[in-house]
Amino acid sequence: MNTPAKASLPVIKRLPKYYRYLRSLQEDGINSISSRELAAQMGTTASQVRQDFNCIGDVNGRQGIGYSVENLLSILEGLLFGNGDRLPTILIGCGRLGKAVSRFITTDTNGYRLIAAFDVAQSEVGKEISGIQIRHIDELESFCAEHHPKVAVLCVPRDGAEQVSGRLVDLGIEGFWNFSHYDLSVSYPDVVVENVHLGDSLMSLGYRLRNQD
Amino acid sequence: MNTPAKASLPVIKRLPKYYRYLRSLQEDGINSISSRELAAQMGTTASQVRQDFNCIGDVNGRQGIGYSVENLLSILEGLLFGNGDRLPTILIGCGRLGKAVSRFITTDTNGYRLIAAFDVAQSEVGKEISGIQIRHIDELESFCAEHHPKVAVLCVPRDGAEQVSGRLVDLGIEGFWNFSHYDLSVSYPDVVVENVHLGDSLMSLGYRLRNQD
DNA sequence: TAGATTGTTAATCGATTAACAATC
DNA sequence: TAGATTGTTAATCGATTAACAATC
Repeated sequence: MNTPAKASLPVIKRLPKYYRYLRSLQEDGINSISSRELAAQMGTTASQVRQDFNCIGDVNGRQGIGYSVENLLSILEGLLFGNGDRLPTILIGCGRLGKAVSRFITTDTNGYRLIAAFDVAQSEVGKEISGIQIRHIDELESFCAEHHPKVAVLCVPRDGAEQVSGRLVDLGIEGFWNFSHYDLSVSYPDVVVENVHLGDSLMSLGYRLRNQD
Repeated sequence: MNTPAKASLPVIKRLPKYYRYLRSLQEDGINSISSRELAAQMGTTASQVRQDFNCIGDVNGRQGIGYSVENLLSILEGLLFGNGDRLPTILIGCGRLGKAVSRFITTDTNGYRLIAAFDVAQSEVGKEISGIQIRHIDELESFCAEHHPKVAVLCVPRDGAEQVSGRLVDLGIEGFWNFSHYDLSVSYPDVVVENVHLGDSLMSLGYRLRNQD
């Protein structure tokens, strides 16, 4: 309660999971939960739950009772989504993948606001995607100079992704969600929050299956 | 060389990256590489490279010289792909995503062999996907009883994924690659090799961006 | 009061990094 | 021989788990 203990990356990565689970408790009308119960449901330990909660703020746990679901949710919402100020986000690449992801950003995720979408194909320019007009990629610099987006979601072929991400860093973009073929990464200057290479994962799985205990 | 030291999951997850990088060295005609150089190129430390190599077998490093690229590659290939016996794999769900992934399994990844594909839609049954005839999902049990696949790749909606994965465990499937909407996971009984929830990752990224140093 | 559960400190565990003798 | 680099042991670092007094 008095040691704010900045949250480490492993802790941060668990927060959305707490958030989703607590939301489901709230829907079921449950007001209070102990670290032991929460841990059992989420497949972790009560110790870890309490340590995690120590990092995120004033959780107001009550000995003998547990934690207030509502209080936890409001703390997690503040951390994960900020207080109303959604992160201005642009989409690069409006093909099949781009269309699917744009819908995802605007519906299933809070905390982000799609403010523009870009594509190389002139034939796509002017069309709508999730309520946004597609612009030509050449407008990227002028648009960013004016609107200062914070996050870019890349849905372009791998080669294109490398070229464009350099430009985006120069333009002051801080966060990246990169879908290039079967390489997924979420990053932030110098910190890779998540990184999955589909081929690599399949190779690792193969290794495990062949070399079982 | 004399301590085989079973590879831990973090080590296993790095092996495909070594493999891919060593392949590119081989293409450039480079025969030998030191742990220091390899580490620099891959963004890790020479210590870690040497520790990792200690776990994977007889790497035959030569003091003063470095490691043989060819030797490392043959060791890694043996571990990651087995010795010719590709893992028999089935695909569940032959929609857009299933089609894309089936092509990926058969072309970009070694070590797997697609032996069947299943779908719920009668209209899809009999069509071809990456050279395999689509079967109806009702044939799953009889097919598995006869052919004993080891890996299942799920490309179905999330609800369907939960139902079918129970059936698959009962049928003796050991490895899973699960694409259900924006939830990706690669798992193996009791071990999650990789697990990414798109929404969760975006939330974590938002946290980092809002709470920078 | 008695039972349950928190907050927090200490112990454990495992992975990464450093160090260095051996040796090509 | 001299410089470079391995193999391996020891040190460090960080995250997870255990323990327990405080207290609802």
